[in-house]
Amino acid sequence: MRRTQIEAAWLGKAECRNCGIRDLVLFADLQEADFQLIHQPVEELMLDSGATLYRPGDDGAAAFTIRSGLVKLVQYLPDGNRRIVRLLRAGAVAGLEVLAGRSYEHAAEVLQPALVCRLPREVVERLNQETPRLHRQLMNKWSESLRLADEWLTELNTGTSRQRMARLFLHLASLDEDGLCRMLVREDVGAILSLTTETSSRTVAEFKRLGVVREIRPNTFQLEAEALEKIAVDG
Amino acid sequence: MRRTQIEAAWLGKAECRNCGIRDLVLFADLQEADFQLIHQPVEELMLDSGATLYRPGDDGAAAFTIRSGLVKLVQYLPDGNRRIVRLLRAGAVAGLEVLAGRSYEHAAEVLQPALVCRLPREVVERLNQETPRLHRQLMNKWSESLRLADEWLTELNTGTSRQRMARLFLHLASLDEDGLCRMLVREDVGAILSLTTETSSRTVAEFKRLGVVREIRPNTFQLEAEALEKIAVDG
DNA sequence: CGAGAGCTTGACTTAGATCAATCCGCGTGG
DNA sequence: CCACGCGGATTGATCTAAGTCAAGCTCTCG
Repeated sequence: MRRTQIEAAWLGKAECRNCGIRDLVLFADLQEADFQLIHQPVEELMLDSGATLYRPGDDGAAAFTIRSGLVKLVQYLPDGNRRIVRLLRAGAVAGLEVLAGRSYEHAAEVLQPALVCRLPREVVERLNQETPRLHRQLMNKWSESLRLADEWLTELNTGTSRQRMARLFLHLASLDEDGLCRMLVREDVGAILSLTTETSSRTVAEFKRLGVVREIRPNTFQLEAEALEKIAVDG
Repeated sequence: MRRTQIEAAWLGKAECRNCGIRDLVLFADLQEADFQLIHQPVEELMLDSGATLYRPGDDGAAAFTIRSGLVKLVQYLPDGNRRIVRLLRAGAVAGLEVLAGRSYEHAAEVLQPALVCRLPREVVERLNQETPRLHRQLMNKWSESLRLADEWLTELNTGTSRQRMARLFLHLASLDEDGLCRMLVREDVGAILSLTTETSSRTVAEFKRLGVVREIRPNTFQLEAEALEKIAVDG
């Protein structure tokens, strides 16, 4: 496999105070005084598809807020197999585990060009100690991650390949607000649904034939939501 | 299905100060002053196998610390299918999500007679606001739950039925300290590994034939760890 | 003793994996 | 400009692991 250069453009020191999506992210409730507690720079990074935020085992110096784009969390098995355990979009936090003193559990790779903020562990820990206003947000992120993990297991790993694929389409569509669904490469679909790339391909093709999804642009689909929901439950 | 009476014996108001396993649980770091903040009773309950701690959608008035025994978290799909998403043993907390203001996401059912402490939501929230000493523990519980959820997905839902079953045996053995493995009923095994009860049964039977597990007592096994690990990776 | 719940086993079917070939779109370099 | 190569998608033919359906077994408990 060709080692791609990590494509990260450093955009500068973030101005959290004036963050446009602050209500989505970790610092939603912070007040003016709290920002005085930030003594290390929070950096803003623009990452291209294919870039890696971190790898499993890297000792975690920072968590990352996703401001836009799409990031996958990949977990590897001893036998070389790999599973995608979560997809992160705007508002989510990657690498929460470092705040609990662990090293990273997954590899975090960019699927759609992403704007992220790098939050040094010390900053979050300091704020978490000094101000109760971060607790609620942090707890929300934990609980949301866990909810997604459980949903992932029950929805995307239960039933026939058609059911799982239908649920994946609906799941991805719920991420993008424009009603369209940008599908992942077939290999990643396989790593999410526990299927081979061939079966992923066949199932997508079948959905196209059935007309429950329409390919607007290469690998971007217009969904027939009701039909897909029917497949998701009836098979 | 016969509706069993919920078999809960109320053992009395817990004395958290003197809790024998306090270092395992949520209140590990609390100091004398913190206990003054507990204004609602923390109750200690003994629950028989089959008892239900809560059901999905119940509005969550409390989280539960597991002091001993084994509890399963079950998630249901719209089509009636069900998956076991986690097993909780001593030290774990069931119903963490209520602390983030959600109602319960799962059904929590007792698999092996369990001693649990019922922690009213207000108590935990109050402590969490007033003392930073709970934060770390709470974060540890969240992060541990999430780690288990991801591990569950990658280890127990990837590979052949033999691999998954081998990993389940090893996983269960790591819960019990005595080196033995108390296997679950086949239907539950199926709901964990995404298999039918028949396949679960056949696979356990095959393991017995191969001698990689030995049935000491009904449904209690002595494991051949190295052999199982071999199966877990090679198939 | 009888009933019911859970377990096992067998015969058969099938969904999805595997193996292999081709196709398609795109960037690169002659 | 065009041929080439490469990564991903597709499609076909075959194989097999696991599901399905059905029967019988083994406890336990009332």
